[in-house]
Amino acid sequence: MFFQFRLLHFEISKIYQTLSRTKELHSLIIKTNLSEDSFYATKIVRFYAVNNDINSAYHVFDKTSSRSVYLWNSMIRAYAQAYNFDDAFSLFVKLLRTNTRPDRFTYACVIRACSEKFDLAGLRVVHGEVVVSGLGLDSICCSALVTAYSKLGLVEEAGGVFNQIPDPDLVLWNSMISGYGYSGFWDKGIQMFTAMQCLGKKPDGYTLVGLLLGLEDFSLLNIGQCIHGFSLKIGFDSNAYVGSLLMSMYSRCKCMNSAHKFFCSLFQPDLVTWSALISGYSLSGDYEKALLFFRKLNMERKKADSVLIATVLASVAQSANVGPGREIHGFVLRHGLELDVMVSSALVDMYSKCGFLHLGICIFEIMPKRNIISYNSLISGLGLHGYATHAFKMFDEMLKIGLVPDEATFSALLSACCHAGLVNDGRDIFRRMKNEFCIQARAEHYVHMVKLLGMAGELEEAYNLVQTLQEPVDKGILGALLSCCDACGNSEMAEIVAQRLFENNPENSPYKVMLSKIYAGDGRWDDVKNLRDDMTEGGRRKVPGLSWIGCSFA
DNA sequence: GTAGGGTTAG
Repeated sequence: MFFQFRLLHFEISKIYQTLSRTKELHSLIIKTNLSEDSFYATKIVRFYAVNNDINSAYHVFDKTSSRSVYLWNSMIRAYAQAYNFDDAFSLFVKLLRTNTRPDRFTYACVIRACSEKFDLAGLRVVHGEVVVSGLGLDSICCSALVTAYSKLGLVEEAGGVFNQIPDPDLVLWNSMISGYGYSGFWDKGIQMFTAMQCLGKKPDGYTLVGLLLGLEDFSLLNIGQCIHGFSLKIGFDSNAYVGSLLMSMYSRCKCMNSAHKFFCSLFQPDLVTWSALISGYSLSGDYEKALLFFRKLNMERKKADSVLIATVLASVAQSANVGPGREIHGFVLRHGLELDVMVSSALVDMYSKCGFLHLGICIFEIMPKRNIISYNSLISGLGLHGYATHAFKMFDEMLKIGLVPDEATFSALLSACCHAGLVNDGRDIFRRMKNEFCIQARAEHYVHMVKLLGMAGELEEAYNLVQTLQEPVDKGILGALLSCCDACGNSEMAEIVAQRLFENNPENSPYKVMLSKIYAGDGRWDDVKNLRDDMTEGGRRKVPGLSWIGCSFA
């Protein structure tokens, strides 16, 4: 017995990453009559949770009569990690009805669950409970609160929580820096970074990740390079998270030479780093390189996971060439990934963007599980092929089964209206998006609305819609309006719009070509010449459009 | 006395 007890301690001190080892250990604990002990139950719940066997985890929790707060916390976190938020919350409520009091860790788990569920109302209630419990200044609860508010888009409230802490610890600083990173306020992140260093706090890998999260534009490449240099200096460049963020920073800034160079310097890049490189090539429009690296990954006998497959399929969809897409579909079937909802949604999107809508529909129909992304892919595919009525039908079906539409759903519906010229339906869904579903219109929605109205000859309405926007207006929206002016032959409005475009984007030659075309239509050849001279003077040229005919058949 | 937890990537 003593020997078995020692053995158990030895075994349990190691972390098991396999389900079979967890099961072995579980039966050993039952044999030694220790299964009632809260300490062992907590351990086993954790092991089952990391091996994604939530039912067995709950079974152990349920069978333990004397539950410590450790055990409750482990089970609540296990549910939340499995995205089973309803069970996580009901367990929390059940805990409140017992004699065991929730502690700072319980609240931290529940706060995190609220943010992952995008439940702002729930978050506010739990925040209130935290304050009432006297944990309003606790660093563990507050770091979770800072992250949760930032992830829900309320970075100012996150700042409010942070500012009331007299001496924040490193995790709190990191949470706030990451919060600014998600929200795109990279400059505020840098300010925090400087402030924490002045106070003698030493940054770690999380700090660097937080700083890199907000860098998404070529103009910020210098800042990214400085952070890269700093990470080399403090020896964090070999940290897997920092490495993958550096990769995705170079990729997002579309600096693929540096991205590739950095990738080659890595000893053993993980799947996240591979997919950051592949999606970087895809974002930069170099779909061939994206596919080349996917093939290289396979040649190294690494197994792509569902996120990586979805990344590559998105790249194929952009290239509109179905051949490689079929190859990857074969890969998906060979590796049993066809049941994965992310992969199958990406297949629906790829087939419809490559012109094979019927295959996209087939995949959608046989999908065992569908989520908002699957519906968005199908709605966008139907819209792209001119089947706007079907797209709206799918939208209704989606609502009927209880899915909540997101920004991408409305983008797909508005695009469907554009392709089919359904002005009234477009106006209606744009209004519903804001009023009924409380979704703030983004640039892409305005682009669709402007195109829809402008191409239907409602140029004034399109112009007035743009006038309601705050400066600086996104160049995509103004560009859409300019192309509508071109289509309608309204050179007066075209000049006003072009002026606004050039004010903020003086280098933008595609729009200059568009304006010169409008002048040419009016016979204003002097203006055409001036514009063309202006363009060629600086050696700028519009990248010529390319088209080709492929011969792959699905 | 052990154990649970807060901040990170595609």
